[in-house]
Amino acid sequence: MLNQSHAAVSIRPYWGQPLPGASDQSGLLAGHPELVATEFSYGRDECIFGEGEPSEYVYQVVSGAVRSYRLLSDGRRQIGAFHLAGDVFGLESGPMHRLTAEAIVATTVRMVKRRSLEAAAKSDVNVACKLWAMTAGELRHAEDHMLLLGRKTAAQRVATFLLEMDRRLAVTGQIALPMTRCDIADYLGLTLETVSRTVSQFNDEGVLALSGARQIRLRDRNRLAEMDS
Amino acid sequence: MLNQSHAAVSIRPYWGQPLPGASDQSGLLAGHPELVATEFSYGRDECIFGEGEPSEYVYQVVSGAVRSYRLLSDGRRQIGAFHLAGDVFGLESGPMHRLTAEAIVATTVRMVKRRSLEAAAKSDVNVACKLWAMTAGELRHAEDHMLLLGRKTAAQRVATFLLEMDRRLAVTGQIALPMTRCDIADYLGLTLETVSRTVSQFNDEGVLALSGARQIRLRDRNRLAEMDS
DNA sequence: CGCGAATTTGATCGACATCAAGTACCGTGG
DNA sequence: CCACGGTACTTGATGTCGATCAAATTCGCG
Repeated sequence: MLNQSHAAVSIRPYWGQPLPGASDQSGLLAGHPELVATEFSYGRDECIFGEGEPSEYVYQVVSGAVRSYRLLSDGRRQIGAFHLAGDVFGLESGPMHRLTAEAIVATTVRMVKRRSLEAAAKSDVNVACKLWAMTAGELRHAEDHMLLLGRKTAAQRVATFLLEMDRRLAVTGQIALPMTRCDIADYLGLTLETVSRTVSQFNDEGVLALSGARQIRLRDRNRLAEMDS
Repeated sequence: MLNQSHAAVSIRPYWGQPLPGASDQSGLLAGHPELVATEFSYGRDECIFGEGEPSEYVYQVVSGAVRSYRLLSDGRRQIGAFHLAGDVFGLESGPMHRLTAEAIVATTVRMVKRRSLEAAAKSDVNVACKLWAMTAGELRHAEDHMLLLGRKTAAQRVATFLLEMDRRLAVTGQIALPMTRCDIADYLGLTLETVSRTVSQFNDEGVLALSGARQIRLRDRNRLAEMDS
């Protein structure tokens, strides 16, 4: 797994500014000099870790984007989450990764040994609480997403997705999506055609404005928010 | 919320035997005399806590069954989990409950103050780890369930459900379901008619045997498991 | 035993999937 | 800088699985 592109090493905490919607997941590693963080880069579609592999490291996206997913035997895929700049992923309480993580675009991550994080948690209750809070945050997202996957219509799913991405990665009111329509579909439990049609329809209705398939400007967030609920 | 049926108080840990599939969630409260547990009973369809309410207590099912769900504005419901004897539920890292919990049948729970659990976690790293592990267990379930809701067919969903219930509450090879077809449907992201038809079909095929709608004996677990994957 | 709720079963519908082109976009190399 | 090729995206036509509508029938409980 580690025979990837150029690796750089850093022993100082990451103080880059996460994107607007990133949960405050920096700072976890501050004040613990025994936590050595390594930077590492992956190319587009490269695997960061696979389902069932031992969870040796915890990761934070420095730049780029990552998808975490599970597969059925016939290849159907469910993406559970997208991880964007600032997000921590790959944190497990158990011994294994239960989803596969892949770089969506060229991506740099920081990684720390899971064992050293656990050691820090043993000596510092605040670290232990932070680990719990991060897992709880993932659970909250999963609960929201179960409602979407089980009960929302296609239009509601796309609306929810657009609002999520707007919150998490919009700059100057513009969303620059790193992922394909297929990734979005596998996140929303739809087909790529349905995603495409729905985005086109929103474009026609003036709810959003496209400048290229991956550059989206939301023009009526209220409308999206009320469709959603 | 607390003006419910007869309440009994116990200050000793619960040592009842959880049902076969219950994760070992007893024992959390052992060895911490400051953790006072109260027993409380709810009638069928009674609300235990609601979405958005402050999370003051953590609960463990002593007997009965509980559903946790979220609603859309038009009444569509997604049940995120069923909680059976031995299961802990209502544990939050944040200040609010994010799902509503209701008794499915007459149910007795033990409850401890969330604040006292947090205090115990601050003084005992093992308790903190256990809290984290419980939230991580819920996350694991949610990840499995996202795959089901996003990508599995109706037959696969029902097969997964039957295997889950077999693991969690089968005694002498027989599953005694506490929940209605409607609850099952809202858990699986289907309609109650589709659940009913699929169970009937499995019955016709000899994969299972019904003795009353809620009494199910699995006759071919391998078949169910391979449909599922 | 009888009532109301839960379940089953049937007929039909519709939202989204699937199949199938056509078009736009982007990176690469000439 | 532009031509080219491949991938991503869009759009259209049709199909299908599960939803919806509508009765029976059964079950559980007082």
